[in-house]
Amino acid sequence: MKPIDNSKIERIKKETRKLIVEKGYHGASIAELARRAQVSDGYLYRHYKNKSELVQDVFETQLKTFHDFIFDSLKRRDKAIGVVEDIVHFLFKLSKTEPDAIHFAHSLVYDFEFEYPQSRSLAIDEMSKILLKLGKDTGEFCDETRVIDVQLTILTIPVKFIEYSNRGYCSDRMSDDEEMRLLVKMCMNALR
Amino acid sequence: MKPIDNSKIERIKKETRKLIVEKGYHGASIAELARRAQVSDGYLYRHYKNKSELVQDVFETQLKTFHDFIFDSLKRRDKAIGVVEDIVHFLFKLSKTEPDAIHFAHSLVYDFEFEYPQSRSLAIDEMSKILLKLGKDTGEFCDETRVIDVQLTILTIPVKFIEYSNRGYCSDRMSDDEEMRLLVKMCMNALR
Amino acid sequence: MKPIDNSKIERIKKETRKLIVEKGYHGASIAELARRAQVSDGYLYRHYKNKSELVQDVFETQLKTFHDFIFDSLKRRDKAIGVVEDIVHFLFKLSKTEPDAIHFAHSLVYDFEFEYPQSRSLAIDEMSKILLKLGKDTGEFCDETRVIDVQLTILTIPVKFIEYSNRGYCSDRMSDDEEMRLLVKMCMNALR
Amino acid sequence: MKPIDNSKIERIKKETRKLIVEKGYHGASIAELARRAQVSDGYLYRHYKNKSELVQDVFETQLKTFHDFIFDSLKRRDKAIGVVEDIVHFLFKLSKTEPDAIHFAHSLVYDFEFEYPQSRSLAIDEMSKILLKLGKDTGEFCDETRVIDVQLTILTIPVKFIEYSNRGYCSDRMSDDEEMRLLVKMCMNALR
DNA sequence: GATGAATGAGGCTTCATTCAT
DNA sequence: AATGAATGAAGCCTCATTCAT
Repeated sequence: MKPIDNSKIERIKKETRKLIVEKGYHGASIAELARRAQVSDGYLYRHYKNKSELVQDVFETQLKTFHDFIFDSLKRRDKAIGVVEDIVHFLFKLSKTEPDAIHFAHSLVYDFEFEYPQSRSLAIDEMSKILLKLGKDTGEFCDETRVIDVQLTILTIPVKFIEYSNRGYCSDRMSDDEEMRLLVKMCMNALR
Repeated sequence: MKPIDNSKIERIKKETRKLIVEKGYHGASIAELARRAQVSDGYLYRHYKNKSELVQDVFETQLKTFHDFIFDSLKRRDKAIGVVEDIVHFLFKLSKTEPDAIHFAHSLVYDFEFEYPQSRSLAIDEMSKILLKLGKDTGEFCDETRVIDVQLTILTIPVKFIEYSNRGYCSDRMSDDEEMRLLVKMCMNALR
Repeated sequence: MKPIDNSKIERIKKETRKLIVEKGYHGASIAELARRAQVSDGYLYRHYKNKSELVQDVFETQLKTFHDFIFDSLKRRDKAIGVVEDIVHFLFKLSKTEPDAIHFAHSLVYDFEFEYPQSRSLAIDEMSKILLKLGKDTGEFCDETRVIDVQLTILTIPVKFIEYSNRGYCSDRMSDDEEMRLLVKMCMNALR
Repeated sequence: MKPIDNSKIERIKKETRKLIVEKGYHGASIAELARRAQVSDGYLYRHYKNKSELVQDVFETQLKTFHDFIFDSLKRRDKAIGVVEDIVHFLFKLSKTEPDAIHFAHSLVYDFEFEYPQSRSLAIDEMSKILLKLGKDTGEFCDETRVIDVQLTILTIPVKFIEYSNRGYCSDRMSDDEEMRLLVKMCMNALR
């Protein structure tokens, strides 16, 4: 009995990321996706119920790597600034090695036809709470800070910076190290 | 001669805002829009060349009000914090009187199918520059602050807060005045 | 009581000819027609039941002038060649004074959405019969010649020549007089 | 794997010919075409980019057969009259076996919405030139004869005769052999 | 008489999904 | 298991025609 050809699935996932970055959720058609991944149109329906579930899976995988990294950082670090530095470094590195990754996630987060997986909402909530506690315990965040404020700043600002930067909206770009230092400073300041 | 029924076009604009809030640019179909606005399918093509122009017009109108308000504030205020307070107050008030307005604009800004009108990009750039200069002149913003940082914080954080809040992502909500004070503080802190 | 404004009708007819020459029957929209003729969209429905009847009327007028001319020629001339010369001269002159006229009629004759008026079919039949009899009586046409042959040659060849010529399909064009002489010769030869 | 049902595309082509004969290019709608061919509305877009390309393909196929036949005749025959006889015989035979074929091509040639394929224009030009040379070399055509005259007579008259005949415009119809002889005579005479 | 605002049927086309092989 | 042929609902848009004023 032939096992599932994992390379096919991987090709599909890879091309899904690329195609959605190029054309958005709705603009990415199954036909073109299948053509690029060199599988048949019908193939992916053997693994996913529909387009939405395919994209959710790719999205889930993508974000899980990021979230797992943050959870790991939260365990290792004893100050909030360390976690923020990790997040910013992670994102900068990712934007070099997989330039599409952040754009992919970003475009889906705001895509209406795309249903955000609950597992990721929960993960974001949980990591924000842990980070908030850490920051308050160390006195890095002021007492008033809430979970939502952590999300608004530490998770939003770095991601959006990279988005803007990749799209060329940032005219006076400095060295990566300087950029990262500035971002960390802004995030930490915001919650001080 | 039959007079133009201006309420028709107003109904269309109103339903456009609502429908796009519900389903995004692509999910909002002409047929459903016409049905909800109680006009014929072809009606809007007497006023707009196509769907894109209709939505752009509604979007432009919406954002222009906001941007004009900011430009006005920039003229009146002599400190950056005053402008930030104005922005936050404006958005809070708008979210009461027209609950869909911010959601509408927000969802379009990130929509792949929607072509962002250039006039708004330019306005955002200009107001960011003016605000940056003001903040630096008064010493409220640190010397390192750039245009992109102003946009990342002062224009992004308040809008996203209201988005999150409206969607119910904010669990421990306080009084509006407290919320506004906190937001202003976070924004100003970030650029300090 | 205000009389019908004939200048309006005339403007409509004129623009109908021009627009159909430019875009064909289907491509000529009532809205553009009305705009060009500087009348309202609904105006022409006060005089014609629908688009088809308007175009039929313009067509009828156009062809009637031509047909009346031929009937007149048939009365005046005592040899077929004279009539053929008249036809060819008429068409050449018309193509100078009203370049669109022949193109207009030609494009409608073959347009599927256009219903050819019966009055013109009958006129064509009648004049062909008279010309056939004349040509046979004078011995210019051979005995075998039939009504359809007259139509195939004398009415088709000159009109198509001008069409081709106007469209630039004719590379080695000579002087008008030479062209006319050749056409007459070909037509007469065909039925000899 | 489901094999391609070739009869489907053949049915489409056949119904395209029939529908265009009935209603012209614009009058032939995709929906009715699909219904008659018993395929789904979207089916033909798997084989053609759009309506125009479908019709052009059917048209091209149709005319190519005719043109190839003429080119072949031009090679085999050593007198122009032989080629004209071949053309007339071909058209008469075709009008028996595929009554719609000539009507189909004829109606498209004059249709405004239909874009005539260039390959056919070029073929017509070329064959006319060859035939013209042949006729002049044998002395069958007079020295004045030009390419356009060949097209006006030899390609126009037989086609239009069959059109008229099929539409019932020809009242005193004779035997096919007699008809063909007459047509050939007229064509040859015209250019003598 | 005249207008032009408004309609809505119908056109072409796309594409996620199904299913026979 | 895998294919890709085929479907058909749904999308956007046009325009001849109507009718309230």
